[in-house]
Amino acid sequence: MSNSINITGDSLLYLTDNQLRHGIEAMFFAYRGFTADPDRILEEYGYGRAHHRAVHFINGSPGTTVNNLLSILGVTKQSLNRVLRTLVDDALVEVKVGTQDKRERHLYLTNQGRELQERLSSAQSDRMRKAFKNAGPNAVSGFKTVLEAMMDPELNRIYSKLRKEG
Amino acid sequence: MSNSINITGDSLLYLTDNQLRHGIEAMFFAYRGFTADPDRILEEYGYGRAHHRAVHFINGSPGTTVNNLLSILGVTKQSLNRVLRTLVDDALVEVKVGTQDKRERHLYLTNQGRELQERLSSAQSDRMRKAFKNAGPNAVSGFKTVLEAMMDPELNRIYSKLRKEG
DNA sequence: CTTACAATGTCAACAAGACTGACTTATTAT
DNA sequence: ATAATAAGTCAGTCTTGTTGACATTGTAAG
Repeated sequence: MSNSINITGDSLLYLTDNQLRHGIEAMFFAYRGFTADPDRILEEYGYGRAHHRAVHFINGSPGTTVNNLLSILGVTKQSLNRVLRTLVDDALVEVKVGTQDKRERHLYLTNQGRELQERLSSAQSDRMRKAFKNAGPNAVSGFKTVLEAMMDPELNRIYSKLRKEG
Repeated sequence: MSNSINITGDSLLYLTDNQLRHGIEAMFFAYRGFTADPDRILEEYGYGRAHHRAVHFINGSPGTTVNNLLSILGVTKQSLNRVLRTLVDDALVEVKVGTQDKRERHLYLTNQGRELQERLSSAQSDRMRKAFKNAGPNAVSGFKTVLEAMMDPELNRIYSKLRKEG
């Protein structure tokens, strides 16, 4: 309840409780929009968001190991395994035993997997492209700056690592 | 896969597939951070994010009806009712029969409810304040512009309405 | 070579939180 | 009087997360 921070000057006008409150609500409603289009596609396949996330990150890091994917997604192996099993059974994901370390399983999308990934990615990218175009380059830069500052340090590390690879 | 859009000039440099991809991932990781602090508090109460959302919007629109809350949250009444029942049983939310229309139930936070709301709000606002401070005023403006453009039109309407009220 | 550790997979049980569908109760509007 | 609305409830299902325990295979260290 400290609006007093605003007294110090216009440069901090944006840090009132109301502004923060609306920032919070903006995140809530925007995330809903962000997931709405993929959700419709996933429904056709009988999949959920967990499948989307797995497909997305396997596509971005082909050959990634199960452990690596676990740390990116932040779920238990039991939870991931259930999703991964259906994706393998449906031939969207291919598993290859590691050559260096034969305990590791390396994950790849099949052609069918890439097809789904393309559909999901297009839907989500279309919305983001429109939002970016609408908002302009400066807004996009600000958008990313704030989001990066909002991540947990460890997640930011993972995120930055993916930026370098991709 | 059309990076060709970039050829047209630097002003559209930010619309490459890679930039869009990283925008998508930024949303994913930032939303995790965004919900992490409240999640820890809710755990003490045995509550989940659904309770958080209900408490947040009842606080923001005291006296709101069940139907109104349903359209804001975008869930079924069965789903909301389960959450609302525990909040009423635990005396965090008070229900008052409408005076004008006696079919309606108007929702209010009790003192205990406000206490939880304060804790949740502080935790989430602290993180957002740090992110905003870190990023600067221009970034904050861009952040909100992009998020608003990313919402579904109907959700944007609801969001804008809340901005006017609060 | 044996022992310990690591990467993965699996079984079982459980809970939150979403859904659908059907039905009831008050109350209001036509 | 009848129909529509606001809210609540019961029952069943699904996804996705959790714990805990255990098995298998392969690597690494002694």
